[in-house]
Amino acid sequence: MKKNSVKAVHSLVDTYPKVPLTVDCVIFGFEESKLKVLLIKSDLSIYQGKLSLLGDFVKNNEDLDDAAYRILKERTGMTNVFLDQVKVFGKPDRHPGGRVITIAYCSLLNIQHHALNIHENELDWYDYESLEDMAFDHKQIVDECHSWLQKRIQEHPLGFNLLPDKFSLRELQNLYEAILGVSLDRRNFRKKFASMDLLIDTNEMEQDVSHRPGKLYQFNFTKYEKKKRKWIGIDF
Amino acid sequence: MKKNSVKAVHSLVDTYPKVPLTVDCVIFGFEESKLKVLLIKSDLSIYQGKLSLLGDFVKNNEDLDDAAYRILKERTGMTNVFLDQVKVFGKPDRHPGGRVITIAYCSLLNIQHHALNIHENELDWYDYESLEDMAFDHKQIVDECHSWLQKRIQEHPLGFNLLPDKFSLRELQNLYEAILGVSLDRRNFRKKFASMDLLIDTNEMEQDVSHRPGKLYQFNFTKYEKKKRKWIGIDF
DNA sequence: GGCAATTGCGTAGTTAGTACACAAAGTTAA
DNA sequence: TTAACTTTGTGTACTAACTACGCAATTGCC
Repeated sequence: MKKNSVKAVHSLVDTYPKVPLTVDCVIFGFEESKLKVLLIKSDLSIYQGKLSLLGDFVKNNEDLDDAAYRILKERTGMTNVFLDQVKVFGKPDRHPGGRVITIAYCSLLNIQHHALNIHENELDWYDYESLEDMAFDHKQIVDECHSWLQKRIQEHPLGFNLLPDKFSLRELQNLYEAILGVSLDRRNFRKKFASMDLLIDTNEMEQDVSHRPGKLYQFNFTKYEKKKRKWIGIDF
Repeated sequence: MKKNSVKAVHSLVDTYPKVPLTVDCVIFGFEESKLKVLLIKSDLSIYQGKLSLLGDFVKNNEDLDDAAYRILKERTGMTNVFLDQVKVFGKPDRHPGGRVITIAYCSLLNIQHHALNIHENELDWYDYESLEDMAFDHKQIVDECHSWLQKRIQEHPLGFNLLPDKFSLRELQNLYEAILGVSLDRRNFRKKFASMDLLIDTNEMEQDVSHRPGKLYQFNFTKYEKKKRKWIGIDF
């Protein structure tokens, strides 16, 4: 068995194959009862007109998470967003310019809260349901992040990050139905959220609806943080 | 907006920073009521005596999953194992030889079924609970994979992959207790697995135990595959 | 004022999880 | 051989969570 000094380790590492590494951000939002994704039109002529995720190469001494936050900020101007690493995609032929590995990061955010400060390459919110073929393997990446989201939203009340501050229970249910792709019983849905005891009644009502207006609620983020361990805990 | 030809894309990709990429395999097993991990002693002198995951660099045109299977086979001789990608670790200083990104893959397997065909660097099964500081950031990686396992095992009956073909309910419970780090009520535990209706009674009994012997069961893998969608399905 | 749409509340039945008790089967050792 | 000990195997009563519904009340619109 051969042992290596630090110097030897350096030259050992130097001999190994290197690959370009990128981060792609899958940012979900919700508007008009539809799940949206933040996308741009691809720069590459071979992907002309196709939609692409917000992505960029990771810098030499940049932490992966930092790279994701940097990219989001550079491309959209957004800060104060939480990103989660979802999965690595590394098929040798996934990028036309040669082998590129990409790490998918995902986030959910309130469209009203995060204005798009930068307007390049038709950066905009696109309907998740209407997405067809995208640049690279980005459709697959978005779909995997969507599955991740479906799972996460059933374990944690993450949906609130996608809604305006004040929302009706109907809006909340629309959100869950849009993400999960199912229809839910209205009464049981309310009961579930009522029993969680994380909604604050604002004593305000919906405006400009052509039917009986619903109450508006706020999510009690403070209380949620305290209860969090309940969701993480073991209940086998 | 500048459009790029394929050729231009190639040269564009070539200008970006590249990093060495590795895969590390976290293989869990179970023996003598203890959760084990398959590890080796580190090659590197600065990590002398410390334990290390099974890892290697990803080859130039190698798919990431393929790399994980190759590494496992090269280092242990094992085939017929399912590996799951868990997370990427990429802190700039995580490797003493320079920046190296690693992708952690995880698996669970039956120690009896998978003999260690290769014996280098003290390759062996080590108690998970007794692990202390390891080479690189490998302790952190193992811990993250352990958390992943705790979650997965509560959503899918994966535990059976760690047990011998025929096992008693006590062994099954020991496994869950070892992985989850909690003690469970014996009667409720049995009831839970009985209600899942995935155990086959072999009509055999435990041998060589110094108390009343328990029945031996087999896991009904075929039936599980059919029921799988139930676990994956939406139950909101 | 009547119709349509939607909110808000409630109840009954089922399923899943928790907290227990106790007899039966085997080993060990006086 | 039998009493003490350990562990298995089964059961019951209670509680919490989920499901499938019914129906009156509020608003907009014609």
